[in-house]
Amino acid sequence: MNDAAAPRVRFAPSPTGSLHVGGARTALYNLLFARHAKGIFVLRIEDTDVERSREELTAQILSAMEWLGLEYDEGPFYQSKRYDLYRAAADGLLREGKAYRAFETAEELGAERKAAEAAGRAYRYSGAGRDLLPEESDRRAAAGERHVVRLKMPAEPIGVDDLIRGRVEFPADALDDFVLVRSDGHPLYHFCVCVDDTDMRITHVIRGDDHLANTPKHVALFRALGAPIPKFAHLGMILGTDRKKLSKRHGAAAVEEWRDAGILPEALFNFLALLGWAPGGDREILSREEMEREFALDRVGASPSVFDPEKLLWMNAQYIARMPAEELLERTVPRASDGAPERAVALRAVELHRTRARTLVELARALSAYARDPAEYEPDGVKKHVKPDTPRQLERLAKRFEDLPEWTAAATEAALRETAEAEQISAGKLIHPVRLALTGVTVGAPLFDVVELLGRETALRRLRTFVEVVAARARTGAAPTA
RNA sequence: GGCCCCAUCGUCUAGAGGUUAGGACACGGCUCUUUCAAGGCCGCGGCACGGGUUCGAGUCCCGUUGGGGCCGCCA
Repeated sequence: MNDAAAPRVRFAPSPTGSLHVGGARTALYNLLFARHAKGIFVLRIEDTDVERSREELTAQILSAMEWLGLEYDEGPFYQSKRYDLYRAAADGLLREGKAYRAFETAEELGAERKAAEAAGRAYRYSGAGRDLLPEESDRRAAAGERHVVRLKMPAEPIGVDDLIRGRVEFPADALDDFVLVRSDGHPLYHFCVCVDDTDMRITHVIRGDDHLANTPKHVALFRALGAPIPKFAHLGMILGTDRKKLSKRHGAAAVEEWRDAGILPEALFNFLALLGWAPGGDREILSREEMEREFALDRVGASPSVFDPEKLLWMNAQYIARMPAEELLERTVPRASDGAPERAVALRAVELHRTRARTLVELARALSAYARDPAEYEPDGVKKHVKPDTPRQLERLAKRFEDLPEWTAAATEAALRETAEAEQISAGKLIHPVRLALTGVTVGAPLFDVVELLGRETALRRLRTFVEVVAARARTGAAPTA
């Protein structure tokens, strides 16, 4: 047993927003990678930005992860509670001459940057702080002069071996001596990341493509820290349908928005897993176990992917169609104003409507028809299906329904067809208005199943209410003098 | 602007030098049917462009174009 061989990965969100589908996909790949290799998945909260980090956002991220099924093995660790570690690391780097103090103010640097931009040059920090004599640096620091700590970047190019992209070379002059610790003592992102990845013995860094250009900084830092360099895997970005980086602008970029829209976590998980990874073959609906078993970084693509809500909806419908009715019902929360039909009815209604709903929200809406009478009738449907004779025909049907010895789909259908025949009209001329009367809409599950499920009392009540309403309308609306 | 990444149907993708370039979503048609779905069947639709390498390039190399990312005392 070689314990060191088990990979350790991490997801490191920053609580400056809710969990994004892009971040969720990153977390998901880390999780799948860890499970596949029997490794460890660590969660680390990067909350060193005191201005922007918010505690309630951390809670939100945690709950979104739990909902999606992104279980971590260690953590959550909070960077805000690990300042001693960063402080010690910074002191060590300073002591070894791998980092140095720089005393320029933010204003001075801003002016330099502006000047460089105006001249059309790429801005890089001059490195002036490097030339300070150690004694002078110590003296000024001891005197309380404000300063940052910067890393001495090596003068040679840095190569990164990426598991997805192969080797990527960065020229030496692409990077300047970046800031590790702010003048107020706060450690900065890149520094914390490397100190923590080292401390947490992270072996594989799987993250978004947007960090690829930061990676040489991290490599230089790991080297300065004398730490092993983890393997990197940079994932293509997730884009909106306009091919721009997915953001709030696109709507529903946050995991919880999809939860609220009635998407099943299993469906989102499956969908996200396939955004950049393909197990090979033509399979698309995969169980969690299959994904864990087959996930491999060498089958992850390097190119960015567009997030297509239509396909997510389709996949969700697939999960809705396959889930046991009991479970589906449990997961479907009725709208508060509707109340819920009794369980046996609801269960049957779920069976009737599951293939007609792409989301839990749509399913809940369909179920509400069994709990309360329609509040209104689709106007176009009334216009199309209600003829002058319709109220009378419906009343005749209602009487027929009253006398039925048994209330079943077959019996009610037979009754309706007989009534239609007696009226010398096609069955459809009755079926459509009845659907409208019972459900308020023109589309839905097979009518006689609905009729049976509603029960005689409810069906008759709705039928007669409808007759009254349309008859009243005909009286008031049929007297236009032109 | 500098540096870096990416490039197969509208979208997600399979393809690891020789394929009629496959599947899925979406779209169109047919079927089933009291409606709407679901399902089944059929169809539309793609290797960004230009050079190489090779007997042979979607696949390898270079360039162009296009898209994206990074260049903070943000993460």
